[in-house]
Amino acid sequence: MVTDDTKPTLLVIDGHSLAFRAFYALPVDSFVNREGQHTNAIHGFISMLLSLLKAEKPTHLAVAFDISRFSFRTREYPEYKGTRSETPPEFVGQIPLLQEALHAMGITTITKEDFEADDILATLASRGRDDGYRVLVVSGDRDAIQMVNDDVTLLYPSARGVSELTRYDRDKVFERYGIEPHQYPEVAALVGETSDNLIGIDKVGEKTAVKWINLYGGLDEIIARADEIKGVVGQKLREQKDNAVRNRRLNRLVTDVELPVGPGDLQRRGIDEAAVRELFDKLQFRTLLERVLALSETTDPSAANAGETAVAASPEGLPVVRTLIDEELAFWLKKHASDPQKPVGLTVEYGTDGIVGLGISSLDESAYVPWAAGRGDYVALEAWLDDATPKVVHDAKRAYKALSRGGLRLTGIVGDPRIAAWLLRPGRTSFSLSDLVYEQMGETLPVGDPNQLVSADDDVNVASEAWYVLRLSESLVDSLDDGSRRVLTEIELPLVPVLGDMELTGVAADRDTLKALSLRLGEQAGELASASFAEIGREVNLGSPKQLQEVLFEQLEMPKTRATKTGYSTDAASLADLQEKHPHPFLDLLLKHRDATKLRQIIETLEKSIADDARIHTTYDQTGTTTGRISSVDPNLQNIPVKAAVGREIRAAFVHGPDYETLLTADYSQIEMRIMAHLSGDEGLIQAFNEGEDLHRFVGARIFGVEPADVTPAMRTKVKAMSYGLAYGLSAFGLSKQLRIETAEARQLMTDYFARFGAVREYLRNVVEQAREDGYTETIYGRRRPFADLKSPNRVLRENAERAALNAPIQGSAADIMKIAMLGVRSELDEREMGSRVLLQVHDELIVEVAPGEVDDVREIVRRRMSGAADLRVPLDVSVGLGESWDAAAH
DNA sequence: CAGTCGACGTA
DNA sequence: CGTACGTCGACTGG
Repeated sequence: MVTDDTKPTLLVIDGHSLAFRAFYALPVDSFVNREGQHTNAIHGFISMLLSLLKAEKPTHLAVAFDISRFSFRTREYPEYKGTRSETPPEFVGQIPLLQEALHAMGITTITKEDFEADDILATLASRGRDDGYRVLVVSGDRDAIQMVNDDVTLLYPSARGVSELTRYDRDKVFERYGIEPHQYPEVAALVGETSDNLIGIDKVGEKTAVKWINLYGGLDEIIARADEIKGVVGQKLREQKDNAVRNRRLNRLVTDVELPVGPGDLQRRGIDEAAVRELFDKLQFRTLLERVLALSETTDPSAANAGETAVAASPEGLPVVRTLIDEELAFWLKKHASDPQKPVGLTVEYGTDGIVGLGISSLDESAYVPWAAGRGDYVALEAWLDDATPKVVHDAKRAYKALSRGGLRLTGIVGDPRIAAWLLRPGRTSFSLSDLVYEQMGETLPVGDPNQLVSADDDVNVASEAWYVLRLSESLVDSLDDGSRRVLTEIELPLVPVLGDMELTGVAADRDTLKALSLRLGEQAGELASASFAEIGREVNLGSPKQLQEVLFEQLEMPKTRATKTGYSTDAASLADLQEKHPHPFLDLLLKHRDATKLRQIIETLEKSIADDARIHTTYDQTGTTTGRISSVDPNLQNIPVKAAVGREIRAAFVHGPDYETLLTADYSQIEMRIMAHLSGDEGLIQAFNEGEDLHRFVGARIFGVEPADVTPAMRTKVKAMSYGLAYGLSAFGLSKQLRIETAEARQLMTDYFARFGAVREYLRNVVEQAREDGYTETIYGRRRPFADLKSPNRVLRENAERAALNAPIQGSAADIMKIAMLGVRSELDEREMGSRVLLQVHDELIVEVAPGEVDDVREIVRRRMSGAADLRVPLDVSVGLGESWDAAAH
């Protein structure tokens, strides 16, 4: 964050809206004092306020409140905010107490008859700006966006509650809405605002409104030229423009409310300690009291760190925390680097804009290192991070990336409790440090207060966490079996920097290609929608399964499909069924519409995720699956379409960067089938792969008793479906469903298959049996997946577990092999100091960006490292392709 | 507004 | 009644 330190900072808060958000974010019942007064909103608000004060260090501060729900706006338009339901009784009474608390804390509160709190904020923001302040506005009301400009930033509670505030500066508003902040109310006026009971113009959503604003310049111009706008929307605009005009009048915030105070009067004052103690005692806020009192101490810049406070409540052995800089830091690092057998726990305190501080801890000494980018005295720290000193880090990839962005390399990662916990129990859902500390060690990670909105991760906690990370990791590694421990140290931990660099690098994307594609699909979707509406004589939401059910099963009286929890299925397979039994043009149009909108949605998500460097940076979740694969999020680049023609067009938008020569894709062919051949030892299957001919043709020939050359395409399709299905625990019923053949024929097919490849059946049976005995399955490298339901008396549970157990060693071994290949490719590219780099992994495929002149070497390296990643009884075939784009490089 | 469900994209 | 994922829009309930 770039802050202008020469300017004083004025922080103004919409008290009502934030208190209300806090009210809904915290459990009502957990916050009741001895008099029965609810206090959750007060607690949440103050907790958030304290975090804000710490993070933003405002010099001036005020909180504005509404006096009632009536204002000049309700006089003008009685329905204004008319949809708001009654204030919950538990909320009533919290506001006066909150105001009392703020007064005790020396914070000015402001109200004004006939105006809303946001008008007060707008006035203060405007005057503050004139007087040379940097202004921060905190409000949960979207109308506050209009206040944003170069000097005024809005902090808006995110969807997840009040625990995170999103910074809306000018750029962010533009990024989110595509307009300047002052134009926001015009967009809102057109679209309407449900929460204010302001009805907008029919058929006009955010996109249309923004388009118009950018096209015509503003609301007045849009209305003046309403005749030029074609279609239904144009007509709606002409009919309902008065709505927009009225909305705009009502959502304009007043910037010249007469107030008893100006920005200069809002300088932060000391707290009234006695009053705070008395009131907080009454409210029973113990931890908050400490935080508030600590606040007044920190007004003295020379105040010592709060190390002592941690001692009183700490568990056995928790070291006292010291804050280290300069020579002391260098000395500490040197002392603890001397023994390679004794790793150091490392934590990173992440701020909204990079690293805030580091915690480092041995088993008996913890320290906090405040962070400021580019500080001269970090030479020792920098060297230490990048040397072989063994470090244990929770979520090491995140730390690696954050440090890397700060220009530092993190090496020597010898432990990550997050990954260790995953290997121990891959099915668990939370891998948070606090949950793991609690479950693995039975201790409670010190946090300010688990119920508060913004975690009070003060320096002491950051350093203490490093101590817990160290001990937790040790405890988890002790719990692992030897095989899993090997997977941890030889595969997962070395993979951390590899994945980290892939994420940091990202993949270049061509925005124009994506834009053109989404435009085309959007038009297509519109046409398909109109055509389908014509077929049924009315307009429905084609994306709503509920409305579709009405059309299909009531209006068109079609036969009922597969039942779902909420009615009858309208998925693609069901619709295809219906088309056979009860043909109707609507069905086909609906399917095509779904295709178009789905793809457009994927493309838009990709467009939005293109970063400033024109590349897309996914995040790999190394603990995201139960089998050992990695998953990809934000965005998911492992499910980019490929089968449909449009899918290929999407992949054409993934290109190599300007300084690179080409993209290279390399994928394993039929890796899961090969693993099955290896694990089962089936001579027939092994022969098939060793002879290197078309697998499905070979298998088909055996099953149908013909020469390979005489295997028809239909036969091959059946064999292929079955071969793949086997590794998933496919049943004859499922096979018949998929191939649209009789169950009897499917059963016969399976019988014939197993007659020729008997060892496969033997193996599959054995896997489940062994898993039932052991309670887990194992991959080639010893990665385990536990199963609890294999002995369940519940048939559904048991059979589900059986299929998963069947698949786990196969999918998991493939994942192991790919990971080993990635390590091999990376280390060789490093060793030979090549410029090419791996960008993406899609389970059995790697995408590499090739530096000029390295094509032949890279191709050879990738091929050799991938096929050589495991020594199986069958060869690991790898096919490689080159091209300007992901699509062109595919094979 | 947060969580759930149906639907659908990938290996 | 085939495994493993993530994301979207619509819907529902606090």
